[in-house]
Amino acid sequence: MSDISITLPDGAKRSYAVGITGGAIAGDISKSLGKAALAVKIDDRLADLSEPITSDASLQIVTIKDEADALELIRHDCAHIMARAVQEIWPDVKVTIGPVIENGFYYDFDRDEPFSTEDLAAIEKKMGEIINLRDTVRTEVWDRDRAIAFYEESGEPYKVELVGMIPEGEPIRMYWHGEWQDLCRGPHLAHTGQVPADAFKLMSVAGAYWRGDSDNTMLQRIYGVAFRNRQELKDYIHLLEEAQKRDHRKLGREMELFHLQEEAPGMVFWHPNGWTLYREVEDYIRRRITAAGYREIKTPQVVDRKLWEASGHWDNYQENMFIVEVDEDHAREKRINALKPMNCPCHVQIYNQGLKSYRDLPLRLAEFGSCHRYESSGSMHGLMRVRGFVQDDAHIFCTEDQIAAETESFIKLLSSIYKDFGFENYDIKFSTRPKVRAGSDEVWDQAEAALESAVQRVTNDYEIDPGEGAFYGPKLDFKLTDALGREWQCGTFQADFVLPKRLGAEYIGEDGAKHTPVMLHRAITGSLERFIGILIENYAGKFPLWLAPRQVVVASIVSDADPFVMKVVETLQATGLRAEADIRNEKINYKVREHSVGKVPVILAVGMKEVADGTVSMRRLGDKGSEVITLEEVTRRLTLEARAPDLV
RNA sequence: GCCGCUGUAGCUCAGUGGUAGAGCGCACCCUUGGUAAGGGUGAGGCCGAGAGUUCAAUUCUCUCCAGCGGCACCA
Repeated sequence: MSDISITLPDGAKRSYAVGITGGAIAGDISKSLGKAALAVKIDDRLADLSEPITSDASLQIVTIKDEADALELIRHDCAHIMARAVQEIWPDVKVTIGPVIENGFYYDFDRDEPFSTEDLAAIEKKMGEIINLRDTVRTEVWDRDRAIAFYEESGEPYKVELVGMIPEGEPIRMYWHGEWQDLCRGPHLAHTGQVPADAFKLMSVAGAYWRGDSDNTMLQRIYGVAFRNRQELKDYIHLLEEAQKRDHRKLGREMELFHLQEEAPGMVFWHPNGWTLYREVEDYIRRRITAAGYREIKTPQVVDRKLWEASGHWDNYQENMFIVEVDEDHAREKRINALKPMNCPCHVQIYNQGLKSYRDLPLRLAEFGSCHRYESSGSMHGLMRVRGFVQDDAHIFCTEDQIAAETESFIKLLSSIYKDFGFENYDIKFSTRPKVRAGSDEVWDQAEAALESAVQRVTNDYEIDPGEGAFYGPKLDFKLTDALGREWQCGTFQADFVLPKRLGAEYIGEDGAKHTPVMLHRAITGSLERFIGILIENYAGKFPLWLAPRQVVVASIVSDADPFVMKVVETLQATGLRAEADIRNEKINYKVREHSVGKVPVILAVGMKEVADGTVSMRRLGDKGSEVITLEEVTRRLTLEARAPDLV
């Protein structure tokens, strides 16, 4: 039998018999490495220690120190161990799939009884026992018929289905954790004892549809987190707790920004503080888009169904629309209207007034458009997903030749605006033509190329979602992440070849003939509500001065200082600062604490010393100390600092 | 919409088959205190809505509504 050459990461080459396993090589290199080995990377592919190596290869022994790979293995084995634990406790439960996810893993089970919190504790305990057994993990590749027969025999219908779905030519890999068996792509650890017994935790149970399809059975998904050691788990739990403190729903209440209530689910009651923030954001966006050549418009809320029939929404979107009817007994004529779920058809109506020339294009019509959508009850989430919201919407009517330039300038505008709001990181998704679509392939080719090349001129950091475009055109989505790592689509840029034609939009071209313009739907914040929700979490409520609803509190230390406090407040207010007085009969400690909790960026304390000198004692949110400065100086500094980024 | 959990004072939460309690907040009084909670007194609840079981329901059961965690959806 001939030997094969194994190249190690340090470049050293070793010669072994064909069929040697990574585990054996690790043990050969050193006894301790053999023990520490979790898996191997054969030619950069993560594999089991037990996998025979049959040709020359580069080899890396993966140990707990290789964070990404180790976590992947630990979490994957955790999922299997959890499934084994569940089936050991409840043998009738059917197993399905259990992948690794960010920070942990889940496994979907089919069980009639719901899993309770106590059940989770029992499963965790059983998992600890399985880990302590240090059961060997072994694997075999089976042929399809044998695997299907096996799962039919053992009463695992979901596994039968999964085996059937594995493409021809791919190995059907069977794994055993001790006696417990699962179908899995692998790789896995060498034995269950390699999972750290004190570094995982089961977090929650949730419903999830089999294969992600709401027509299928709902399974029970158990989520867990897992790390390399106890400390990492503790750190993660701590991080989670900190993130929960930034929840915009919690801060919204604490900072008196907004509230939601039962009588209007998914509709926001903005309070004075929150509305101040909202207006600050809106005013800023308005200045930016005006500077970028948009014209602002305003269109109706309640629109006759005829327009929605013409636009296609009546047929395709009706279940999400609020239908408005006038009481028949009192109305002279009965009309059925809908609250607009989006602004596009209304914008086309404005475009259609008067004959347009190619010289008018690109025409950029913008609206802070109030939209209502009847979102499903389970999908609503604080400000992030609501039923009544305002889009910073705009539609650019242009020629096909203008798409590329408009796309590029939009991306630049968006990234500049996101930066001003403190968002340096966001995901860009490029969605291409779906199977069912309108428009010719040539037009799609051109539009996709225009969008993608425009993105590439700005950044290479984007993902492609093949087939995820709208039926009317390709799109770019810009996603921001909330405190708990959930992604929310905010910005969007969509080319539309359908609606302008449907609603009869035209322009007279250079050739004197009528043409249909392309319509570019675009939004930067997506919805002001959602954007502000993320903004709150991103800043943890500690807004920069220009956005802070309450910018300055001037607090008296003794009541004899009250008149000067009022003078300071008036001076600051005269420059446009949002300043308020706190001359309550409370100690300065109390006032400082209360306004710190309220996340007021600047507290100015005034005692008799300050009155005598014409100064204030300035304390910044989060700072320990304070600084005594003159009224003139503090006014100058704060006024400067409170300017919006585009006005600096 | 689906699965699970939750709904008690403005907020955070205890609690019980015999119509309720804490802390914070709020009001009033005392206190004028130098940078994250001074003290006292007091007010405040249709125990999410409806129905059922029961002598009696905030408590048990059912239905509905809303919220939370997911899933699905997200022009």
